[in-house]
Amino acid sequence: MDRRPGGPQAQGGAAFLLAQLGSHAARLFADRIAGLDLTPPQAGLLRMLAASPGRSQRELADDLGMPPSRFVPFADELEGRGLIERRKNPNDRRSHALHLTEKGAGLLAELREVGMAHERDICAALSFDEHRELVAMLRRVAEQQGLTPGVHPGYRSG
Amino acid sequence: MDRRPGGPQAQGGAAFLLAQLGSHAARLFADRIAGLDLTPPQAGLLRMLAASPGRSQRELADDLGMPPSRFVPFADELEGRGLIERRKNPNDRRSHALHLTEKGAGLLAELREVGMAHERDICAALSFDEHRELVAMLRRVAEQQGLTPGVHPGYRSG
DNA sequence: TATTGTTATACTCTATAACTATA
DNA sequence: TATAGTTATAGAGTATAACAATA
Repeated sequence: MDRRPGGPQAQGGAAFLLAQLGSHAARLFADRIAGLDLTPPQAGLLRMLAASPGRSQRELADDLGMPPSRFVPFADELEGRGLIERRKNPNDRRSHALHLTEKGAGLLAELREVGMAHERDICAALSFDEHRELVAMLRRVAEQQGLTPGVHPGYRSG
Repeated sequence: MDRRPGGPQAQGGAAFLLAQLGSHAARLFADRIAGLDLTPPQAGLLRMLAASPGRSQRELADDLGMPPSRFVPFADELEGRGLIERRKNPNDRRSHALHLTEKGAGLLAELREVGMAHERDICAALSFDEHRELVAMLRRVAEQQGLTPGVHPGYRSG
C-alpha cells in the first residue's frame, strides 16, 4: 500500500508521471538540440515546414502557441541563418509563404538522428515490445484528449 | 509505415508523446487547482511539507527547482494565507523549519480529490488493467532516468 | 569563513496594442 | 472594414548578486 503523504494518485498516478517524465524528456531534448544551435520551438517549426510548406506566419504561430508579434523575430533569426525563407504570396501580397531552405532540410535530417537517439535513451528501461505497447497506449490517450498529432505548444523558452 | 515528414520518432515516438501529454496534463491540472487558488508549485510545496515537515527553505527551494531568493516571496504568500508556517529552529537559528498548518492540511485534502479526478480524466481512454500497466511502465522509465518520486521541478509559473 | 534567509537590482521575456500594407 | 505582418512599449517574472544574522 502506498503510504506516501499526498496520496498515491498525487505523486504516483499516471498524470503526475506523465508531467514529470514529459518535462524531463523535453529538457533533455532541449539540451541535445542545443548542440545544433536549435531550441525546441525552432525545431518544431522546421518539422512543421517540412510537413506542410507554404503556410502563413499566423497559422504557424497559432500552432506553436505564440502570438504573431512574437513569431516575427523568431522567424527572423531562422531566416538570417538561412534555414527558412519567406516567399511572397502572389494571390495575397499581405501574407508570406514560409518554406524550408536546402540548408534547413539538411539540419532537419540531423535533427531526426538526434530525435532517434533521444527516443532510445528515454525508453532504455523498456523492451522492444514494451516500447511498442507504451507508444500505442500514449497515442490512444493523446487522441482521446483531443491532442493534435505532431504538434504541441507546450514548448517553453526560445 | 509512418510517412509523416520529420520522421516517425520525432512526432510519434514515446519521448514526443510524453512531452506532449505531460504538458497537456500539467496545464489541465493547473486549471483545476486554480479553483483552489493554488498554482502547481504551491500545490507541490504543500505535498512536500506533508511528506516531510520541518525542512529548511533552501532544501525545499532546491527540490522545487527555484533559487532561494525566489522561494522567499513564494513562501510569504502561503504563510500570509495561513497555509504554512515558519518555525524557529532551536538548533540553528539561521534556518526556518517549514510546517503545514491545520488549514493547509485541509486544503491538501481537497487537493487530493482534485488530483484523483484529474487522474481519471487523463486516463479516460484506458481500461483498469491498461491504466495499471501504463503506471508500471512509466514508473520503470522514471526510475531508470533517475527521477525522484513525487517531485519534479518542471513546474512553470506561480 | 561559510551558510541561511532576505532584499535590491537589473535583465529577459512576453503580451498588448498601435501601425502599414494589402485586401 | 478586416486581416497579415510588423514595430514599440510596458509589464511580469526571474536570476544575480549584495547584505545581515548566525554558525
